[in-house]
Amino acid sequence: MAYWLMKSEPDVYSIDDLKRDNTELWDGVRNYQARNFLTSMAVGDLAFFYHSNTKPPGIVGLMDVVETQVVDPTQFDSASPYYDPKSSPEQPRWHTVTVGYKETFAPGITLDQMKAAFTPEDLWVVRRGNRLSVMPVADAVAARLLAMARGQDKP
DNA sequence: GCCAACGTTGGC
DNA sequence: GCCAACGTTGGC
Repeated sequence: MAYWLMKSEPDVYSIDDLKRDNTELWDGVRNYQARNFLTSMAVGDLAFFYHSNTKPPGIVGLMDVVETQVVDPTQFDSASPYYDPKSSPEQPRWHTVTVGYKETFAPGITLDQMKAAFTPEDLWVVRRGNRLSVMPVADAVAARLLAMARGQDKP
């Protein structure tokens, strides 16, 4: 079982939206490195939900991978911002996963806290200029993140 | 196949 | 709103 970190802008899709929907197709990833991480996910993997482009940015919850190798339907939709004219249903370029809601961290783990606790080598999201929206998280790092979240859970 | 221009991401 | 980082595109 592997751990991941997946970014979303809360104005577009937030942890509260996922809690409401219970499961969600993670569509719109159009970066090959991120896609390759998506296609290497397995059912049962856990992923930290990261809110980007918000104040403060950070990890806000946990989800699990419930379905893998899903063809992202937005690549065929010419009305979608994620439309890819070079893709076809016969040869789709973009596969993704369906995620399920697990829990919300209240409060979350802010980017500042992560910068204080981890090196850029340990946790890619603290790398300067990092733009990757899906990335792996090592088991030991995931365990520390979960401990940080659990510790903050208590009033 | 190089690389400048351009567009996007995302923290601040 | 600014701008650094960096991936992609397209001319050559």
